[in-house]
Amino acid sequence: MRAEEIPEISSLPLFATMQPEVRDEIFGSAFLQVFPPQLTMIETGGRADFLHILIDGLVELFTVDGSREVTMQLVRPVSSFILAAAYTDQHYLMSARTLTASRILLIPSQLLRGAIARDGALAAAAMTELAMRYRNIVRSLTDMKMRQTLERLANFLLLEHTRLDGAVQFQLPAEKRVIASLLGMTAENLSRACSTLAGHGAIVSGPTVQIVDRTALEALARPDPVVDRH
Amino acid sequence: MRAEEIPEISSLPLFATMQPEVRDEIFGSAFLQVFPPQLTMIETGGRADFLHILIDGLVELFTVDGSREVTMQLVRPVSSFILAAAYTDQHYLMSARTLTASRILLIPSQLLRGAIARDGALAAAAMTELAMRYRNIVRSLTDMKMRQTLERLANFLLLEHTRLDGAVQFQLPAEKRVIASLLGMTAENLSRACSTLAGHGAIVSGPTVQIVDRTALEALARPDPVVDRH
DNA sequence: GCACGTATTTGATATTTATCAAGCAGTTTG
DNA sequence: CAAACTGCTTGATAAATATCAAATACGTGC
Repeated sequence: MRAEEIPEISSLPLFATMQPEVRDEIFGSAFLQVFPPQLTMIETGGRADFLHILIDGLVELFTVDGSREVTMQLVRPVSSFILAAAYTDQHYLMSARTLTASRILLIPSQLLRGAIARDGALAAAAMTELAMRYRNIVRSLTDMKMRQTLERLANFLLLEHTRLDGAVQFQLPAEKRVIASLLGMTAENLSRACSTLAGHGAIVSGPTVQIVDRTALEALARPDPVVDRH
Repeated sequence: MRAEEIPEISSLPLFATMQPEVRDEIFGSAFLQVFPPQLTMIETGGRADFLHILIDGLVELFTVDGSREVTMQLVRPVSSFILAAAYTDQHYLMSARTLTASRILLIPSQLLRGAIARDGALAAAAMTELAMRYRNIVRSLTDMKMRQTLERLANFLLLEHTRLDGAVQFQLPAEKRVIASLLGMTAENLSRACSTLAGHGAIVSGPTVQIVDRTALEALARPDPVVDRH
């Protein structure tokens, strides 16, 4: 594929500042793949042969433990994932599956490592990307340890609300069972929590959410101005 | 201070491969500080002016939310911390305090960023360090979401056991209230969980732990060969 | 439009975990 | 040495959350 085919990619922070020749080289060996929904393309424990970049669609990162699995993160376009495993050439800690049909750009890890070694600007961008992801997961861990389930749901809706530029009404980004797992609760509990939120400024009916009273929701979620970046 | 004064530092993976001149430069502006126990030297929301490297002692990273606080991580020597905030020049997401008297090397963030930009080997090492820390916190989040409190304690003891090369008996690394917070439970519950473990291969009496039957402990903690690296 | 499979909701109950309140043990301090 | 303090433990209870079971809604394929 040609880099020019997908303009969003070159403008990604990760690739925006790198040397054009190096960019052409790694994009020359990258390939775009189309995946159907519900396809697991990365399995925990496997080798990270490719850096993945989600162009469009929706991807779920999850971990498996014997019989049960837990959602760790939703990946939205345009965004890279599993950079840490690809860079350190280690085993995946998480599995990944598509939730909707998705287009994903695959960049051979080895090529990426070489490019990072040669191109300081790319190295800096990769470092920044990794640092941001680190900070994000610190936020997730804080959220999990500090809030209980209802509060986590409230905080999640606040984040979505912000991400969608304050849209009064929006759709949940994934099935409720996935959201439930992401928030560390059961689907049954999420359902109940959704009803409860009616008394706290948010009306959730099926997959659609209405933010009626952001202040009330914030009173419940107690977002921290530092760790939660709303 | 001179880098030679503290030989462990130069042999840290982060600094082992960098150019000697650059190393001399950043070490020339670094300074070693001695902190008494229970001193908070980093506050959530502050600016990350220095990369911290714990030379000896013990440091707790924690987050504060209004009145209550939660332990996120124990930092043991010799190890850097808050690299992500120092590199991206952002606010701290966590506070840090010493648990015991500690010696900490402070490297000005700005200097570090400059050195990373100039020295590819240092950049690579920093990237690897960050990637490792990212993977570690993924492990923490997985642990928190997949296991309940007793299982988390069991897994924690297994990790300690491994870290201490399989020593049959060892001391808990910190006060129990800190361990409890780290494991996401109350001190009361930790106390009860410690008693319960007697039936699962570990005897915890006060601060000392005896691993009697690792297999039994593993049956409880169900360590994952991939995500838990025992 | 209907039947089927799947996701969600709702209710009843059980389990896990936290909270509150003492009591106990080890340390520090006067 | 006693008093005060602190951290840990224990017991009783309450709150949060999960589990199980069933009913309802929803979308898909026919």
